[in-house]
Parts: sequence; C-alpha cells; structure tokens
Amino acid sequence: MDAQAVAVTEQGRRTRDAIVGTAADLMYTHGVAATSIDKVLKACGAGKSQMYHYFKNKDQLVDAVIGHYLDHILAAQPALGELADWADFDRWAEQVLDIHRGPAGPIACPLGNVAGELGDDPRFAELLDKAYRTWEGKLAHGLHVLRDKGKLRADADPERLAQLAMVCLQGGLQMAHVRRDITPLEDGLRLAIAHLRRQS
Amino acid sequence: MDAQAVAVTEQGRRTRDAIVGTAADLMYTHGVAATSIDKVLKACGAGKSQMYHYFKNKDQLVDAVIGHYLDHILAAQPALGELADWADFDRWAEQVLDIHRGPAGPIACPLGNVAGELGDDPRFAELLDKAYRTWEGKLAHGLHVLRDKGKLRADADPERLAQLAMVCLQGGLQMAHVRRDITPLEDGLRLAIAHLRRQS
DNA sequence: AGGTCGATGTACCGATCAGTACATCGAGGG
DNA sequence: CCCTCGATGTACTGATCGGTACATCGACCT
Repeated sequence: MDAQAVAVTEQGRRTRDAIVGTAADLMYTHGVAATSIDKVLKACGAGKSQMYHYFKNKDQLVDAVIGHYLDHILAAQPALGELADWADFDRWAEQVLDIHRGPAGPIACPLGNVAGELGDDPRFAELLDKAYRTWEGKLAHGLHVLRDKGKLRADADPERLAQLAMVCLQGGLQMAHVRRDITPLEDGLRLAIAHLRRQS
Repeated sequence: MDAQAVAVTEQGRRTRDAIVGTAADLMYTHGVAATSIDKVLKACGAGKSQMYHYFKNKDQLVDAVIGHYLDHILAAQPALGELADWADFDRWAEQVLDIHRGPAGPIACPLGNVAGELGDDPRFAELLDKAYRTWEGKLAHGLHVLRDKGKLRADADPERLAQLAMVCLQGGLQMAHVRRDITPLEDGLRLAIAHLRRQS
C-alpha cells in the first residue's frame, strides 16, 4: 500500500526530479489543465509507472510543481534572504529584473501563472497562498530588520508594506507578461521601493 | 459553408449569449482548459448543435469570452469613461473596490485569471493584450484630459502612468484573489492614485 | 400551402484523458 | 547465489474530450 513512494535511490531521485521539472516547465507555459501526464512523461522520457510510483495522482504532482516554483523563485533572489539595508532592497529588485531580462522565455511569475487557474480550486488554493506568504515573508522579515535598526519608522507595518510590495511585483510581472515588455515590472518595482523608502 | 453564424433571431441571440455567459462564468472560476464545451452546454441547457452553429470551434468561443470579460469590466466602472478630475480617479477606484466587496464570488480579474493560462498561447495572446490596452487606454485618456487642464505636469507621460496604475490594480487583484482578502487591492489602488496625484 | 432558413435535437467519431494491472529489471545484502 | 525491493516497461480501461453528420422543427414570406 504505497500511497506515494519517496525516491530512495539516487536514480529514483533523478527520475522524480525530471518529472516535476518537466511538468513545471509545461505547466508554466501551457497551464495546468492543458498539461497532461502523458505529455509530461513523453517530454522527459519517463514511463507511466514512474509517475504513479512517486505520485498518487495528478493533484500531488501539481503540489510538487508549486513547491518547485517556490524553490526556484527563492533561489533566483538570494538578496531576499539578506535584507538588512535599503540598498539590499535595490539589489533584490535588480535580481528580480535580471531573471526576466534576456531573450529567453516569457516574462511571468510561475506562481502567478497558475494562480489564476487554481486560485479558486480548494485543492490548491491553500498551498498557493502559503507559497506566496513564504515569499512575502522574506520581504516582511527584511522590513522588520530595518525597523529594528531605526531605518524604518517605528509605526510602520512591515507585513502590510511587504504585501504592498508584492502587489507591485506581481502586477508588474503580469502586465509584463501580457505586454511582452519588462517596463511595467521595472516601473512597478521602482514604485514599490520608493514607497518603502518613503517610510523611513 | 457557414464558418460561424451570426445570431439573426432574438431567440438565437439569447442562446448565443447564454453560451458565452455560461462559458465566461465557468472559465472564470475553473480556467479555460478545465471548462469543456459539454459542461458549458449542460450548464446553460443548450445543445451541441447550437454551440457549433454560432462558433467554429472552442477557440472562437474563448475569443468571445475574452470580449465578454472586457465588456463586463468596462460596464462595471462607468467612472472610467468620465475621468476629468482627480476626484474622478477616486470615484473610479471606489467603483473597482465595490465590484469585489460583498460576500459573493472570488476577488479576481477575469482577464487576469485567464492571462496566466493563455498569455503564452499565440492564439489568444494578442487579443488579451488588446483587451488590456483598451482598459488601460481609458485611464491614459483621463490623464491626458487632466494634463490638458493643467492638473497634471506637462512633462508627465499619461501612457506610462496609466500602465503603472494597471500594474497596481492587477497586482492588487491577484494578491486579493490568492489571499481572499480585499486589503491588497485597497492598498494597491491607494498607492497608484497617490502616485498619480503626486505628478500634478 | 408550400418553401426557405435559422434554430435545435441526437447520435456518433477518433483522440486523448487520468488511472490501473501486472510483469520485469537490476543493484545490494544475506 | 538468490532474495528483496525500488525502479521500470507495457498494455489496458472507462470516461471525457473537441468536433461532425444529419434529421427535424418552426417562424416567416410568398
């Protein structure tokens, strides 16, 4: 009775990661519902038995994909974990922009892309919310640090400010996605950080 | 050879509208790919022959749904068409918030919900972009009016400011959707309008 | 009365969907 | 050496998918 097996072997881990990574790529560009398990397996060369060896069903694969997105996002923004000064926020914004600069791929947030599709689905809404909170929490933590150092007004609300920064970031990413132009993201981040700095 | 028929009869128009409206509702909450034609037809009591009488295929139905979203959005924000003063922008923001207040339904933008899923699909990306531009164009037009009246700095860029306002609005809607809390939208709109007013 | 044409009902098709059954492979340990 | 067990290959199922074929209905015009 293996509900979902954990990869024990190194080879097994590789296969599992390939399935999740391939599914993440396809769902990022084509959406979750439009990404069938058969397509994922064909794209990464795995068989159906692997898929259902590591995941009970498609829902659990989607769960893993959302986790993969969060990991990927946080890894690409290392400054997010070391926010201790206003200059660090500038560095962070620059890292975010760098992710989406260059000729490759659509300008979009993986979590944002699936949020529209899954945001009202009781199976994934909570996990999605949690992923966003983890992300936003890094910003809030940085603002707490700055407040403790006296670089942010004592009566400022780090959580609410972090949420507002996420609003600008997510909106910037979404508009940049539709427009295929990074300008909205640049302006959104600039506005967010200017607003934060104004609270000092 | 009727590629797609236009509704001639009053009854035909009703049926066509019912199909589009029902599809719009289902796609809004469950996504486009997860909304099958059979489900739409069953939900609105129409038969398959109606669907393919008025639409060549599912793609054309999705096109109509996107148009329906835009119409619905613009109709719910009448102030957007009469922006002639800063107070009108406040009225507009209040109208946007009113749409999503109250107990019913998810807090989300229909266009934004499908943008993540269809934004990279060459069949719909352009139409989606056009819909957003129409929406944003109303804001830009209002800003032009204010600039002509001297209420906005002469060197301000109405198009770019309107785009930034859309960033805040869309980000606010998306975060409000995931959080199931209207606060991010309130804060996002407040920030956007404060930024606009600062350009006077 | 009969003809036209938009609107509608119903049965069907091949493809694809998520998920299952079951056999086999192959490395590590006794 | 062979047994165990994770990893893998393959064949299959019933349901649902988008789309088609074709018959019929019924309002309006002549």
